[in-house]
Amino acid sequence: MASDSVKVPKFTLKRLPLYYRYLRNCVDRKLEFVSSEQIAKAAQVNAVQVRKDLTMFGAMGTPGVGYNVLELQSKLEDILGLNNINEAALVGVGRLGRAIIDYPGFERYGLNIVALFDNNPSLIGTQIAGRQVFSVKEMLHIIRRLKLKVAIITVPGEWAQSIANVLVEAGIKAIWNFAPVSLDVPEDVVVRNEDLAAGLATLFHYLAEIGS
Amino acid sequence: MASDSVKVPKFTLKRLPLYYRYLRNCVDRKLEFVSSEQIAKAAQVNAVQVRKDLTMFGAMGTPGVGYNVLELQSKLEDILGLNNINEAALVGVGRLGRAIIDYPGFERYGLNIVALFDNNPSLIGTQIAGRQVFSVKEMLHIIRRLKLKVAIITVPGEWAQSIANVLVEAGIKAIWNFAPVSLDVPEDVVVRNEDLAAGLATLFHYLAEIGS
DNA sequence: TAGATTGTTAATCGATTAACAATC
DNA sequence: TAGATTGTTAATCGATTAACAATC
Repeated sequence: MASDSVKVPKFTLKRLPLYYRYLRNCVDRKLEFVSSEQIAKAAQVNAVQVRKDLTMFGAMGTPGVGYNVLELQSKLEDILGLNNINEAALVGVGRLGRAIIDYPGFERYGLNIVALFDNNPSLIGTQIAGRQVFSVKEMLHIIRRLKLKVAIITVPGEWAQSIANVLVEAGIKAIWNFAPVSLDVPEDVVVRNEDLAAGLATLFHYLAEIGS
Repeated sequence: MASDSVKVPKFTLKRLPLYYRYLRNCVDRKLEFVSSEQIAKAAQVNAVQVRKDLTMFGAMGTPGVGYNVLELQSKLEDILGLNNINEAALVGVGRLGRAIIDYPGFERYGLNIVALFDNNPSLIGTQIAGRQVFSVKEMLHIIRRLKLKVAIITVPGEWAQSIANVLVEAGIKAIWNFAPVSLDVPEDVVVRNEDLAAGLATLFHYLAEIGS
């Protein structure tokens, strides 16, 4: 662990991207200062919580004025690690995979998808968004050679674990998993499960509550 | 509020879909009973927490044996409102919109997308996955006529709020928002923000931590 | 100075974990 | 009965909120 790394609480970390999103908005509107109250409104949280979250990693506001927009934006980018370009592999060039490849928001976050993999013979060797699709069989080799640390899994659930195993073997340290299964990986690998259907379930639950 | 509705704590509700996912797995494997320990492992939480979450809405396990898989699955479906078919409108038939239209997991969750909207003249009137694409101008009218309560927003961020306004006016009560902006809606409308880029940010943060 | 807004301490609230009795 | 596992109470932990002094 780096000696000066700040331990950001789990829940703070989940809110920071919401603050960052609003900060970008402020930058676009060329605002110089922003108050915790304004950030709170945009992120739908309490203003005290915003201040507390921000002081957590030493962001400095000015009493009576607020926070310097550019300074705060840059600080958030540091904390969230957005200044580093992260080269990533994407496995599973189906509909969702393609949507992600083309999604315009990701490059802002420093995500650069440099290698595509699939096991469909009719896709292998073709180009998608200017990137060649390789066979999954070459995955271990190519990821190692490119020294990639980040991978995105957009394959059907039943293949996800075996893909993850190969990714880990190839040296991948962060997996963004869109397959609706829990992945079993070593402790030094982080997995973020983006379970879309799970989100749907909670939405419907609330809907049922309202309807009653 | 329904008199017999159980107030499920916020964090319990977020875990239930993970349990449900594993339960489906158990059903597929034709298991009759499952222990809180097994569920906990799959969902990466504590076994006591699983039991506590389950007792919260009266799920009954058998000491020394575990929970009946089919019974528990059915109970979770009730709580999560998955037994109701929810007809939904989808606005924005871009790449992400199409990925969602075709995503195979959603119909399991009772999501039935019955109306597509876009403002691209070259798309309007065409068919996508057997469904006709209508103009956004007709949205208010069509959603009202179909009495839809659920809508999915997959338009660029700058359009999302104005689309949401129309949806609310048309009687939509639950919005699944994939645009990277916070939506401002009345209290009786629930919004679930599926901010993909935000998820990315937290992943990268952990990655930076590990790398240090 | 008066008004606005931050930063921090203390109080509250809710979620998680530990311990263990109850039960199949 | 012995082993396994649930359900629940009490203890701990951490997050949120309230209050207010400090500062521009």
